[in-house]
Amino acid sequence: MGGIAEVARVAGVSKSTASRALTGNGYVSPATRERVARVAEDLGYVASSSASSLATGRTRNIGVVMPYLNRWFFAEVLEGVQEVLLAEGFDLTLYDAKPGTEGRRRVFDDFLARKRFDGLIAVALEPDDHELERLVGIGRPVVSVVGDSDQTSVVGLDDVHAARRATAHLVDLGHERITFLGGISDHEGPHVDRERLGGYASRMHDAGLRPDHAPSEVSLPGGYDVAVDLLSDPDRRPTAIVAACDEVAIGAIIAARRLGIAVPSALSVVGIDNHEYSEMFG
Amino acid sequence: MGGIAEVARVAGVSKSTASRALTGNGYVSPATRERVARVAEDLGYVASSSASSLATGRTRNIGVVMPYLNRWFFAEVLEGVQEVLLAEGFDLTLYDAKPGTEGRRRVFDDFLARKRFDGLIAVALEPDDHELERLVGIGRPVVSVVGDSDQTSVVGLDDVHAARRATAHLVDLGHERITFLGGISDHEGPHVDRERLGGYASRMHDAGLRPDHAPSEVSLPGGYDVAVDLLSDPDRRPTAIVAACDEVAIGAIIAARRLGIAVPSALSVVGIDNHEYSEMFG
DNA sequence: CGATGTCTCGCAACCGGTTCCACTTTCCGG
DNA sequence: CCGGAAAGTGGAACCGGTTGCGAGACATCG
Repeated sequence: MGGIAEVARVAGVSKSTASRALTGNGYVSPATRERVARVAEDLGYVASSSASSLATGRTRNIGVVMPYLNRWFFAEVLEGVQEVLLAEGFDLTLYDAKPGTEGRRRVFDDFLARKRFDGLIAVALEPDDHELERLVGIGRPVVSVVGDSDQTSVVGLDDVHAARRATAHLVDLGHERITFLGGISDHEGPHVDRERLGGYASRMHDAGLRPDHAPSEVSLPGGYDVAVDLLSDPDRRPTAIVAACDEVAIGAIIAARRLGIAVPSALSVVGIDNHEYSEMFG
Repeated sequence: MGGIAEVARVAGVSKSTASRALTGNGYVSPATRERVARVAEDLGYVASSSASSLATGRTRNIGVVMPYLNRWFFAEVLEGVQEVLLAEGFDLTLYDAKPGTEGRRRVFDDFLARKRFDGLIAVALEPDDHELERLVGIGRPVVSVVGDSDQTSVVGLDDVHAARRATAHLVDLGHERITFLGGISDHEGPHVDRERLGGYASRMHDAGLRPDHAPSEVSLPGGYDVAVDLLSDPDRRPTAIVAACDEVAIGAIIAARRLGIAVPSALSVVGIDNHEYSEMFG
């Protein structure tokens, strides 16, 4: 018998008071609170999370569902989420839902239904109708990161930050000639492109590298056309490209392949969103 | 009131019978079991895991602690573990414990103490004394993957498999000239090196690529010496290297840097173990 | 035919917290 | 000095399952 009951007994109070003292809910005199805290500390008491969850309905745990773990973008998001949750004292339960696998079906049909979390983060999940229905049916808040849905909250990326991270990734890999592909150079153009370009430029600056911007229409053909020019020019050809978005990235990859440049062994391309097609590594 | 009690009521049995019918523990007549199962299905009943954990002391959840998420090796292990646990119906809670961070301290001192898992997998964690004490003090089985300890169970890698994966990673990245570095060529030499070489060779074969083995002493200087020769030979120089172990990988990386070859933009190196120094991406 | 054993199932006591409610004491404005 | 609000505490119900124990049904066996 080593639960809160024992703490209460040793501290000479009732279970209810001990609970209030430790959780901070309700009225407890400072003196009592202090005493209970000390006893708990001495006894090495840690509340049973099952019991606590059962009573309160809250788990202090967040579920994260993502289709890949081993791609740059996802690992990056996972780290970020983990960091925030850790600071808030939340656990993070990971659900791997690779498209088209039996495992994915089980994640949606069995695992998520257990509701072992207070909320769910879906990263670039692109759920089909049935999956979306499941997601919503859980009755817990769902946040989509990269993706769109009118049934769940959607958070965008911090574009400046994301572009900095993408650039930093390439810098860490040892690249020195890194070109930003996409967006328009002057000060009009969509907000997001400017943000991303800015993040790229600032990180390049931090690394002491010379930024290079190859403007292009923000589309697959746009990325393709500009990438052909860029890669054909021996003086300018970079070893890595940060693309304004994945369409552009894919255009660049196709261009590189056409030119006989191996991606990513000879050229690394990273897109800032995520798309099934884009090369996330290297 | 939508718990097991309602299932029991609708099925016309007691809570205990309903529980036994659904969990498969104890005696229940096939007819009853069937009926309860149908009712549960109809009602969309899913057992509360908090309640169940509280009563049984088991969580059907496994904790995974690792120092990095965004390196090839770790992402790979995480995927593998996830896959197995998924098949067994276990959840996976992830704890990120980057060396030297405040977060790591909290993971050990606060998070793990909650025991929200039936067991713990520590991947290449290299815990200090205090951390090890915590780990053991939890009173749950701890398994170390890559690492050594006489206080926890240790599982080695499946070397053939690991080498195949490492090779596959490079193949997926688009590399075609991939050399295996380290180990001895003939049929003696340590078992692990032969296994890894074999895994590499088989995966190269699957990809229709020509394997190339550069034997070397399994050590940092050994890797360095052979890498210098390998990379200096224009006819033989690969775009990627699979190293028999991390010491060899590091030797190769140093050699490449000395020769002015950028790692990993011009040469990818992956080691099969993990070491803080080795390049895991690209 | 009675005894012993195997099923089948309900009752009630847990698991370990949280919280509603009732009660007492203290504090404060009028 | 009195009434009501606020502070502090304990008792007991509750969250939703699981399981030991006991009772009854039925079959087996000597």
